Amino acid sequence: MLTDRRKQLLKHIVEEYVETAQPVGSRALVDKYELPLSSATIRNEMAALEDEGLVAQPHTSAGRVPTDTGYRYYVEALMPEEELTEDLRQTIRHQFHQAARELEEWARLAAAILATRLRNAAVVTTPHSPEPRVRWIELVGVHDYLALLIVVLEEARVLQQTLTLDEPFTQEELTSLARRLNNLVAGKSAAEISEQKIALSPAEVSVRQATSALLKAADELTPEPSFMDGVRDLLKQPEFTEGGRVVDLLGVLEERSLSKAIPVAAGSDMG
DNA sequence: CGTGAAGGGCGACCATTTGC
DNA sequence: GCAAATGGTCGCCCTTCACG
Repeated sequence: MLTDRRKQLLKHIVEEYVETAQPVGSRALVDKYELPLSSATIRNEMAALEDEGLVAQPHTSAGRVPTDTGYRYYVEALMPEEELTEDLRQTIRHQFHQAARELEEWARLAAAILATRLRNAAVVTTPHSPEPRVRWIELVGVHDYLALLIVVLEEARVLQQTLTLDEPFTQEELTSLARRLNNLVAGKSAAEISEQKIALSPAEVSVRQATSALLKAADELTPEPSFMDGVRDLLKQPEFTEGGRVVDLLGVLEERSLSKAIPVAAGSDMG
């Protein structure tokens, strides 16, 4: 638990660093915010915040910069929250209602809404587990010897693949087979499924192998989808234009160290 | 009410780093 | 190499609180 004074100090450090992209010194804080404390006291408090892992010091005589943990604390506990009006809530609900019921479409829409509200660039990623796990599987008969395997992951992604079967199956038999396998693979990763040593029918073995292969492919090949919007708003800021034309964005970012200073609020949790 | 311990804050001094 | 900026540490002072 941070004292109120340390919370206030962390808030000043984060806001100052986001604004200037320079380490924040104790005297600078006292002067700018007219704190009723000496710089020595501020240094002691900064040292306490450093012990908590909320700020860090690039080198011995430098000021402090917020750590990832510090940014997270700021966002969750210190950043002033803007209350959305009921009209705006209604509009956002309507926009999501209109969107296709696909996760990536929702993420794209979330990026667009965030960028519009913040008048800045916004990045949204879909949930991504470091090790995909099965939530459940389904089998849909396409033809006597052909079935569609649908694998739903715990991270809300859906994978599918057609399977050629050695013998004909009715839909009832496929549903029953999927139900039995769900007891074995639900909550499991590809490695855990492969390690299972349980007597299975040839068709069950085939489906289990296909499920495991799909999981591995999803883990290795599919990059984490991310969606960005609002870059145009970022480029409108005076720092990024020169004589009416857009200057080299990366150059400006590097020059001002903004790539390190800007805390990116990423995530698809729309509450 | 007086006294002593503990904690917090401050100023001064020194060490370190950076930029010119 | 030097000046400026910054943090760390030390000793002093003040306030608070417990105790006799």
